[in-house]
Amino acid sequence: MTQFNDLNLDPKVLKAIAEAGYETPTPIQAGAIPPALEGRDVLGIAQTGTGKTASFTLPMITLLGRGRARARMPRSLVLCPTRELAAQVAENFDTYAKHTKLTKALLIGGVSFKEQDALIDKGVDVLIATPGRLLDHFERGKLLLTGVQIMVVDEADRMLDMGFIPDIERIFGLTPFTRQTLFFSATMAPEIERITNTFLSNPEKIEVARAATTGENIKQGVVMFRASRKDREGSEKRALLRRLIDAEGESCTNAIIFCNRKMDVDAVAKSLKKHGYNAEPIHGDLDQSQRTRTLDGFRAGEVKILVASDVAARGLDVPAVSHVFNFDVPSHAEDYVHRIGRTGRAGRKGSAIMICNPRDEKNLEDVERLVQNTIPRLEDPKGAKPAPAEAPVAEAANEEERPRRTRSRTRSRSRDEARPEDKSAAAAEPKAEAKPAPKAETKPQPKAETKPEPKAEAKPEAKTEPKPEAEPKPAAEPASEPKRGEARGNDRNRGGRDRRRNEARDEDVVGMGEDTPAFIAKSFEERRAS
DNA sequence: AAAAAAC
Repeated sequence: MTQFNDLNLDPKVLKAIAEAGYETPTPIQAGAIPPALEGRDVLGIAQTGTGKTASFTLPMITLLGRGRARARMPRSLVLCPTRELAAQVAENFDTYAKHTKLTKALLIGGVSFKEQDALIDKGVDVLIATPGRLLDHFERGKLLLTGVQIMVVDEADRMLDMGFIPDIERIFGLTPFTRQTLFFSATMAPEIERITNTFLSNPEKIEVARAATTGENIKQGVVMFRASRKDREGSEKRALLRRLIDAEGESCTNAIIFCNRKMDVDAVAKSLKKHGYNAEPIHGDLDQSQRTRTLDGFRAGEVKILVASDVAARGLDVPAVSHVFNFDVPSHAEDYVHRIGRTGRAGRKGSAIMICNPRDEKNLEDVERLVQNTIPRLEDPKGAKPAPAEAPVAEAANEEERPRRTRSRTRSRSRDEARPEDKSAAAAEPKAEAKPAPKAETKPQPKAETKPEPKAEAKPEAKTEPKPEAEPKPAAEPASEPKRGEARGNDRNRGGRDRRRNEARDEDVVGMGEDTPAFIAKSFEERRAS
């Protein structure tokens, strides 16, 4: 079997690999490193968890070993879809380039330009970036990409999902024609195929088996859930989630909970914390500093439960997660594979438990069709119906259905002291859930009752019924325009000119047609008078 | 329908 030592890597790189404890390359590494070292273009079709990152960092470090960076002209460029992923690639470089003198800069949004600019000015060998921030630097004239000898596109299919492909094409155009390109994607969508045909020249194609095609080492299950009432859906679902977590007991050492919406990420994280679980949220609306802090904490084991949007579904390397909970069925079936691929890595055992409400059943079908398996149905661990006595009023006050964004963003430092350390604190918490529900069952039911159901047959896809066109809607602009002056009381707009406009508007109110409420047509003064 | 990424 091929060993790293058999590959033609720089001895300094080999030393770092050995120190990191690796001997044998993964299939993608064994396949991609030799052609990359020969200077060939590489098209790698592989998912995360396959050792993809090192398959380009190791040859890059070797190839860049000679030569030195010039100011503002990086010699290589790695593009990643998310900030976390870029940061992870940067860490990988740190690990394997530690015996070399190579320099790098990480260009991602959410942090100040200043340090990034300073590094670029000095000259870097490796630039690792998200597309938006990279182009931002370029447009400010701080960066020349004409010196790029090696360009890497990581997670190209995700770039496609996120609408980055035009940016990627533009960046390709800014780099020299003679560059070497290493291109990675988990799938080969037609659009990806087009890009590779355009920008890669005679690439060596390496395809490795999907890493976590819902591997056998991942125990999967889904709980069908229906809220007792629409307005209790959120809180009942969160209560079910807690029962599911509790039922896993000690075996759940750490977990990622995926939600489809950022709002739910906030709500779930907040609710779990309130009930004494060690949980933190991560999604794209949070400060970069908090995202980084949370992820570091989770990696270090200080945070046990990461509540995440799909920002964390792909690519993020979080070693040894015992459990993945899907609070929602992902609406893109392939995201299910990515999400549960966060557990059961490197042959370890993992559990993936999902909640499915009636609205999500269609998505569940899609997921089961994709993984070509029926996901075992699980019982609600307590089997109990949601307590009917739970008053919605108290609920609203306690649970806060709507997360207050400003609060969660500017979280104070003192939260660390305030946070209960573990769940045992929850037991002692006085009003954890003031349900008068009969607490008959003390033992969690054994879960994983598997009812293999007949596989859902592929249905003819999505009939697209043309929507009956509604009444032609007049543009909203003109209606809001005159309102602005009076509603905001903008000083500049006061005076004769504005008054004339108000008078004119009495006749021709544009924008709401027949349905204009009478008061809209009145002047501000008239409204106050009435 | 939503998430991610640029100020």
